[in-house]
Amino acid sequence: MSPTPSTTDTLTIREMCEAFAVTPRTLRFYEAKELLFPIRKGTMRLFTRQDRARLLLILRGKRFGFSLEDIRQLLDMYDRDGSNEAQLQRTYDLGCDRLAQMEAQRAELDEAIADLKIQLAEGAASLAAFRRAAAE
Amino acid sequence: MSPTPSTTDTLTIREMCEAFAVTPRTLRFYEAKELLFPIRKGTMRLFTRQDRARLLLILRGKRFGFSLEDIRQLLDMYDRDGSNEAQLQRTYDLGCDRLAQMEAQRAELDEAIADLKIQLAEGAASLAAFRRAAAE
DNA sequence: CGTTACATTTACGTTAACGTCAAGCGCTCT
DNA sequence: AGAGCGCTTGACGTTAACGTAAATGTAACG
Repeated sequence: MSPTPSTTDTLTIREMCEAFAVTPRTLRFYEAKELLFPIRKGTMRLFTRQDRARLLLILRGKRFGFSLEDIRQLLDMYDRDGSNEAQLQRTYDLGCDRLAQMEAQRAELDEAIADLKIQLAEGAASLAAFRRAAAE
Repeated sequence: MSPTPSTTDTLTIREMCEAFAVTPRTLRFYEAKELLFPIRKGTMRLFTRQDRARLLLILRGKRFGFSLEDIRQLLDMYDRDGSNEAQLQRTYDLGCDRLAQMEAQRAELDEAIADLKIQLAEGAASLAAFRRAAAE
């Protein structure tokens, strides 16, 4: 066995990478950004269950379009006291804002898609004209 | 009158900016990228009707999510021969590709929105619990 | 002990689409 | 002639989220 396949409930960086489909660089980067706090066994990082939970939230946040900085703040709030009503309220509000942004984004995207379809229809018509002209 | 309010059908850079709501930097940038080709009167740029048509296409392309480099290629193809069937076909194909990408993007976005809504619902529930606890 | 195979830190590179100076030219008004 | 505005080019700065390379360490296998 090479990198001591963590007999405990901690994961080495490589195991972590495979489990979440990210690169080592990404995990180190997240640590540098204070999004993750793996413990150290000598120089090696060991990712705890907590880290895994956090990474899950990070990746989810990214899907939602949050920046890493946004995510860090949200995680910090959760950490400090997920049981504090004011903090929870702030998290909730941020989520609502983001939702609004995403829905606006979707509206724009829908419009752009509709426009592009029109353009494509025109293009198809031009092509069809060409083909008819060439057919005789 | 200061910047010679183009008596012809050409526009100065500032007029162009106002007409399309872009900055001078943007127009110079597009020229550097060979997206626009204003003529020169001395050192000043004068934007022709052609330039205006191209800029319109550029801005539309951006809305569709095309990169400036993509747009340049499309414009070049149009210029060279909008009447060449092969080129038109390529333009059309690119448009179709982009449309597929955009629809995929929208699907992801929809999914993310749905997920976020779920998260928000949970958050709202937690908040409600807090409020109930505080109410007595 | 040598090699392998992973780990680590440090730090510069990447990409897109401009923003933001800095320095200077050309007109026009006065 | 001086002031001042607008235009010009040139060049470095910005932002996010890592990629990538270099130099080094170290744990275990054989």
